[in-house]
Amino acid sequence: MSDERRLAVLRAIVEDYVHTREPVGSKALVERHPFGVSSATIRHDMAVLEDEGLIVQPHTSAGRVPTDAGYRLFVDRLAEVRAMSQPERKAISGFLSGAVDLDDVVDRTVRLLASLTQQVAVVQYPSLSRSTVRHVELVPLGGRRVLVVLIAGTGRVEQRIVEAPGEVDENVLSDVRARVNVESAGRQLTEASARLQALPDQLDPAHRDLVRAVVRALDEALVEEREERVVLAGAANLARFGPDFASSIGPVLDALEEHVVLLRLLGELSVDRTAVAVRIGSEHGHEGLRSTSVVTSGYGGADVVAGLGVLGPTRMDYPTTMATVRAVASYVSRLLDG
Amino acid sequence: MSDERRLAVLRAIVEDYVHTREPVGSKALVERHPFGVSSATIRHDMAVLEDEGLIVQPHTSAGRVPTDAGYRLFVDRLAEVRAMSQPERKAISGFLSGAVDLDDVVDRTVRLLASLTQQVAVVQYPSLSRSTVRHVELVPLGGRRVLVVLIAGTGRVEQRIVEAPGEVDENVLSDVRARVNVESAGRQLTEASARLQALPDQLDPAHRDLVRAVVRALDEALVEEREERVVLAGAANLARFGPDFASSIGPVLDALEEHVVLLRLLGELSVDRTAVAVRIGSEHGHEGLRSTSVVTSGYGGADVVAGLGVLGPTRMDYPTTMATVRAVASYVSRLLDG
DNA sequence: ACTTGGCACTCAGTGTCAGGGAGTGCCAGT
DNA sequence: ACTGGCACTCCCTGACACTGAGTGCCAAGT
Repeated sequence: MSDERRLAVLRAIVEDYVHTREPVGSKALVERHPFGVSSATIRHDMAVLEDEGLIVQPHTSAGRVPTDAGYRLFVDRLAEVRAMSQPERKAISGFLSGAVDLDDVVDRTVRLLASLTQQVAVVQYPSLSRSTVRHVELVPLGGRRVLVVLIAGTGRVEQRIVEAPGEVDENVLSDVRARVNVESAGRQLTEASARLQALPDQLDPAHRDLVRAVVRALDEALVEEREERVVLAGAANLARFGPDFASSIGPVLDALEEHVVLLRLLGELSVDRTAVAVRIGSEHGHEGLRSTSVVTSGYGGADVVAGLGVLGPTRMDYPTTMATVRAVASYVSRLLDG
Repeated sequence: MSDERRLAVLRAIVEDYVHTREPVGSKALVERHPFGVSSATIRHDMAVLEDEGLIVQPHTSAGRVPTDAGYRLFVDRLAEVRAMSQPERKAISGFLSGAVDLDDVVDRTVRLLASLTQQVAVVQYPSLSRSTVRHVELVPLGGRRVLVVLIAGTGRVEQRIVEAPGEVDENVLSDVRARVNVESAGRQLTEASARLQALPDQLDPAHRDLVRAVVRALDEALVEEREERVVLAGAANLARFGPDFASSIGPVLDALEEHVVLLRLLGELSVDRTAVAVRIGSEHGHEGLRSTSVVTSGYGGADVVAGLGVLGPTRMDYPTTMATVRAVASYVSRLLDG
């Protein structure tokens, strides 16, 4: 039995359905694709594909539509990844390289993804969990207030204002600053956090309370850093997914506001973290996202630290979307490395 | 002619329509409200109201629906502002007072507004345009890199990493830090910006390039600060506005992504900036927001610096929404003042 | 000068019905 | 293994009639 042709039929169904947004029947199929056999034969193939759970018909006497499993097979074995054209690559790198700081990089990336794919884009801030402390700065603000600034290896900066127990002396602060940096600069976040905890007891009891306040603020900042943030763009594209999507738009918007859900999607990367991963329909366990697929990739240089991706209808153009995500991830990585 | 009853009819139409989401006819009206006259009389009143452009009928033989002008009259003269109950006030202040820093205040505020009103909430970051520079800090990062931190009077912090022309000397940096603070600390942003521009020429030519780089970064940060940011929550509530709203959801999502549009809406506050302002339907000139209304208020203490508000269907419960926006704005203001 | 009941009219929404079209499954024949 | 043919199912559309809600207007009452 021609296993090969059956897969070709599946590919054709996926491609036609993505293109027309309508269930595709055997007749239309043989007209648009040169299978060299009649529609009856295709019908038989389609019946087999349906038995295998790769396609379904919404109702009797409608065409067939791919199932999640069908898309999965398509993505894994049938799709030829589209190459990006030279102008496209130029446009990506051009737009991204205009960024002035980390916030701007993330912001541009997410908007770029959304506009290139016409879908919803999600970008996670480079996480610090594998990152290091680059520097800690303490700035007296006058009176008892001190600004604590934490600079991470990724370029991200967190700050906290702390209230010291008493008037802050500049010399004491310098001393504390030096000690804090010795304990933390260049170290991994978790290690720095642990070492800082022990610091107050090693110092002059007179300054202990000040140091404690500073350490508490730093620790808070470290935790918040690890509490990863995501940025989102292109939610308006949901409306463009088509009328068949209108009913699911509410739940999807709900899910998008739950950043925890998005983080989970971005977090579950494939083994090779820089490879493009695709989760289709109900594969990601979230009810509201049943009719959407998510295409993600890690990014961030040698030490992959964060994820980005796009979310669209399961009926999406996987090859193009995957190519775009891969290209954008690679350019952002290069940008952050340099 | 009973001008009074006609307005009462308008009020009843608005209230019923908001409640039922369906065009309201004369018969239903007399049943639900004790006008003490018959439906024919109400019909006459309704005909007059329609002549005045306050209500319309979607099609012949459907009930009447308020026009934008009708809602406007309702809001201006007919609505009794609902008072917040004690528990509601408690819930608001309780939730907001848990915030740890400015970002958190803004974040909590926007989510609170969205969940209280079940609409889309928008909060503008406290703007620095009327604010002052509290402190500027320069942190050597090793090699030629320097971190520039700008702390504003509102508590917001901006940072930039600059590349110095050569190896950075700690003593030189201290000197520059002192000079920069003399010129800027305590001054209004625009004034600080102007004074900083003149600074490089007043210093040792050997450091001029370093100072120039720092000033450029600061100026950039000042501009970005003034380039005001908004945060948004509750977009998912759009889906709850009802099926009649489904068609406009796309354009509205589009508008929400255009932060410039939102800033304009928040910016155009009423004369008394702490008062609640309502813009209804086409009153705000944006095409995509034709079927939405926006309820906004200024906030931020004595010197009102930013706006917040909610966006919902023109068919919204104005009294309740206005009360909520007012209450939240007042609590946030109090929080930021203290 | 208002108000009222009555009446004719309009129109969206619903249900039914028939016809057309698209698609399928199966079967007998090559 | 493929094909053509055939009967069948089911969606969709348009036509039609019917109902219900709502209106405008008018003549009569207070």
